[in-house]
Amino acid sequence: MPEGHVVHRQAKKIVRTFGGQVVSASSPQGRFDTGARLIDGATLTGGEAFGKHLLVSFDTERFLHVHLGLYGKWTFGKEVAPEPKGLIRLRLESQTAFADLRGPTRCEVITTAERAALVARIGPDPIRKDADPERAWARVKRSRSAIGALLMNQEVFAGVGNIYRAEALYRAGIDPYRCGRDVDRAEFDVMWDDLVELMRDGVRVGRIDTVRDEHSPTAMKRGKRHDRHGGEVYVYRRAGQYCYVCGDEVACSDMMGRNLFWCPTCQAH
DNA sequence: AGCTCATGGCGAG
DNA sequence: TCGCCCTGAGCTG
Repeated sequence: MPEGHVVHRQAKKIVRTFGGQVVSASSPQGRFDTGARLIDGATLTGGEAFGKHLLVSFDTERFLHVHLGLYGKWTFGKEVAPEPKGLIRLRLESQTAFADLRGPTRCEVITTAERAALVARIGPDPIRKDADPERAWARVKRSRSAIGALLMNQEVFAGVGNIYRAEALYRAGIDPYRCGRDVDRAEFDVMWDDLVELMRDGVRVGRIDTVRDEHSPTAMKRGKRHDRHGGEVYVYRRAGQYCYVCGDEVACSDMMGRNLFWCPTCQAH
């Protein structure tokens, strides 16, 4: 259940594990037999993430496209792969390692042209060096949608999920319900730069930490305690608890079917 | 053991 | 905007 930073880590891990090697691909579950056959026996040449989309390349003109969705999961192992347990959509194997993919929302083999179309559709990803924030700004500045919704739109901000959405808005002091067109350029820049910093930090440490030391109740303690999602955050999943900065209660509401967490005092407008 | 919810996205309507 | 996809963790009992 990852946001973009996890997918970037997985892309690196796939390259580290299988890069330059011939891989066997199979679908123990059977649901991806046709796709697995298309890449079986090819040499894996690269892998990268565009937001939450993983694209793996081979020495053929085929690419593996994986989107984990809410349930998807990769499991890596160094030994010979064990007998499959449960539903494994895709298993990649080299002489010395294997990777199992379960429950992805999307797993397909695509052509160069299809890959280009996909990449063109995905918005700028703050983690990527080649991301163009102007594309996001162009959408935000003319949109009547709430900025909280725009941040979750992968055509606008790729890789941002429910945690980075909540935390970036909190750190910028912006009300999630404010219209995109009412966000000014300076505010957008602050938020974009913050996403770049937070998400790249997430790639580095494999966890989402957004609380500045001066606000952190645990920063002074040795052996930091982390929240259930694995890091320390201002508002995500903290509904009803006290805001670390103003002391008021963190709020939760439904925005387009997803839980939205924010502090009505720190993010009053 | 069973229930609910979750760091997503898609397609129907 | 809703239901579905289809998995696991964290609860409850």
